[in-house]
Amino acid sequence: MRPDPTPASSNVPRFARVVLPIPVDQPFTYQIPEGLLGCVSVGCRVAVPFGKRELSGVVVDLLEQSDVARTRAIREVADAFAAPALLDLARWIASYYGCSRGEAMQSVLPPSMRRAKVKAKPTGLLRIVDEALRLGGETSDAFAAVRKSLSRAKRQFALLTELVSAGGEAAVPVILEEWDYARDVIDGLVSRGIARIDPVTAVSSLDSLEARVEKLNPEQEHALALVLDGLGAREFRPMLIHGVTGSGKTEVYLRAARHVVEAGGGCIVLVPEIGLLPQATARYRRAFGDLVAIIHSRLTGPERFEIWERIERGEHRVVVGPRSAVFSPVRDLRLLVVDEEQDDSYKQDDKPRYHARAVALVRGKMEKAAVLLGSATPSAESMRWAREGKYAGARLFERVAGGVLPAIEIVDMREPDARGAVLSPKLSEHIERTVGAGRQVIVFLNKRGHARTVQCSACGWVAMCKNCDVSLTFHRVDDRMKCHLCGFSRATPRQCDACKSRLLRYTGVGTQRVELELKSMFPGVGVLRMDADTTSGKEGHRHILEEFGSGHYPILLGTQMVTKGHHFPGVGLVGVVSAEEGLNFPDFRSAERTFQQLTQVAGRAGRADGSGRVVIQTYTPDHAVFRYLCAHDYDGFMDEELALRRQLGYPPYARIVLASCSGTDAPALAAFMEAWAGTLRDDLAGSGVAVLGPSPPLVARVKNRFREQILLKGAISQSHKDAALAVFKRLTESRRGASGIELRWDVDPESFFW
DNA sequence: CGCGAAGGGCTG
DNA sequence: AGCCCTTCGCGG
Repeated sequence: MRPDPTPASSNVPRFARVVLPIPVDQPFTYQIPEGLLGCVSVGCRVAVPFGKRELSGVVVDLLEQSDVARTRAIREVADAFAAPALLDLARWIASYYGCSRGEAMQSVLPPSMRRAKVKAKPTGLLRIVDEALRLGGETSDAFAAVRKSLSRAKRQFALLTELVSAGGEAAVPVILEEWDYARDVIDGLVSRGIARIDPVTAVSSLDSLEARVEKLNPEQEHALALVLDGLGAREFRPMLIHGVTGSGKTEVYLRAARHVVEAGGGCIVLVPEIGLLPQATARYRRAFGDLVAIIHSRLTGPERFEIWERIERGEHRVVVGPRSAVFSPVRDLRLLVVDEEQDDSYKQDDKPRYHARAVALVRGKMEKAAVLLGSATPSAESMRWAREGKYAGARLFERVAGGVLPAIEIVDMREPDARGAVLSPKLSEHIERTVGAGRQVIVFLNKRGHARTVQCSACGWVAMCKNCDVSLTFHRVDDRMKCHLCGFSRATPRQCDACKSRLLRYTGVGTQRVELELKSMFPGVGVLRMDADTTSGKEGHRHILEEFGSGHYPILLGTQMVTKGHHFPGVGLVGVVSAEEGLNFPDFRSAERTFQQLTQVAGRAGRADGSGRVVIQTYTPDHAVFRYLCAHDYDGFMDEELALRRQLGYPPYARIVLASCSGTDAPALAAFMEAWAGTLRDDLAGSGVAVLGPSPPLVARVKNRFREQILLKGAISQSHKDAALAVFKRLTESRRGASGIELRWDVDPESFFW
């Protein structure tokens, strides 16, 4: 290299390497202009010219000399900054999940930080505690009386219920902004004398918080001791708490978090994505006041950014939120909690397809923090590591509130009296009895979507989408048939397209069908339906649950959504229509998922006196899942499941990567995939990695693009993945006709559905 | 020959 | 990714 002609005037860096939010995994070098000398450091958010446009990137390196011939100048430096720990995390995500560093940065940084120009404007929304709404009276009799007087004011009643479960008080701004109640609702409760508003000083240190210490049972004590021991070590400590629903895991998390905060550290608590987050996190607010930041989907970009900055400044020391909260810039991070760690909402569905549990573990390792995974039904992955001692483990079996596990009954739908029925005589009988006894019923339809389609009884013809290989779904609202994947729609046929027969019938047991069935079987009994249709409004989800909670409706009918959220003490029966919908899925996790899901719904019927009941209908009653489920034998199920996984070479005994490609030219796509798979098979021969496929996915064409998949399975290392991607790149560049092919690269896929 | 769609390459 | 420049494809 030629000697530098300019005198060694200074070692002030004059160039910065910047990663940009484009799929090119390479930093770009920019000059630091005079005016910004000394203002740019690693982690800085900068606005830079890129081609004709301006992008915002993150500085990952400073140079005294440019490493390229031509450089352009940085336009602007934002006051936003990504801590080194987060840069490392982004780098790990980029390499592990196979995307560019810039793309990984996009996920790591809060949305409004993605544009450099954003100068955070104080929204004023975040002075959280200044007025508190407190319950006036106290006894439950008063509650019951009030319940009557509020029978028509549903929002007020709902707020009252939440207030009670939040411990009798909540900050007014929290009620307005996090819980999303109108001011009128608060005023209503106040004017009725049910609650009052008191001034409160902001809580920004633990000293001003009374430690409302609930007594722990011995199991909780033991679990807490384990966590505290892990925290004391100040090194990476993964742990798993396996605790049945209602066993008081949250109390253990709270104690551990409090311990961390008292010691001056910070903590992240991840919770699954549910529409009810603010309610579920009320206890954290109570325990930590302003020291906790609660991140939820209703926050606007600027609000989120402001919270991010407060976290960075150390004003929030505990962060509670979904998946993306794992990237919070918490100071002196000592503990990461992943609650309900088996939940698949921790897996991001677009690029980069990261799993927040995996990221939490990696971050814990990088920052020497304890990582606490908690679940009522741990994933096979976590279970394996706990059993093999890689994770420390504790169990909570005793239910704090004294609830008893419900009796589970399997109904064989092949029996003559049940065959073809939506609701078997047995289930209807139980529904009748439960409703008659003044208790509530949850009817769960384990179905993905609720495909109601039109089929010809004469020839079997089904109305299909013209762009995708799926049947069209009937929509009652406008009497049209629509495609859920591309939006194509047509008028509902009155006669068969193929044979002109008029014998068309609606197929598919959707929630609507079950609703009709319930209504005709139990006339006059109110049925609340909860599915994608009825929860369309932004808060529809919550309103339905509130309605059910208020006791006006004896029956709640719904899909997956009824599984999560509130606990309803009035529920005496849970009915599961067609349990095998989930089991027949072409996914090695289908048994695990079904077990977890059914355990979760079953938990809704757990009652203190042991009279709770669960009735599950199935056409495959002999499936092992049901045997273990009835016996409440999670361990037995996991023994068998893990043995099977080991034998078949699936996670957690192997790694998998699902490479899905799409293209408009089916033969070209097929040829390309054959070529790619073939090359991989050659390259990976003897490496312990199997290459399966290519094969078409369940839906082989969407929006007129054809799809094919290749599955890598086995002892996949980083270099195997890099090599596979390199081959993809080489092949797409060299093969003509392969250019329009798009790749969806999914490392550790949680779903094979695409 | 013409123009519009589709493919390839590059951005610092 | 987004943008531009080149090539491709078929109407006439």
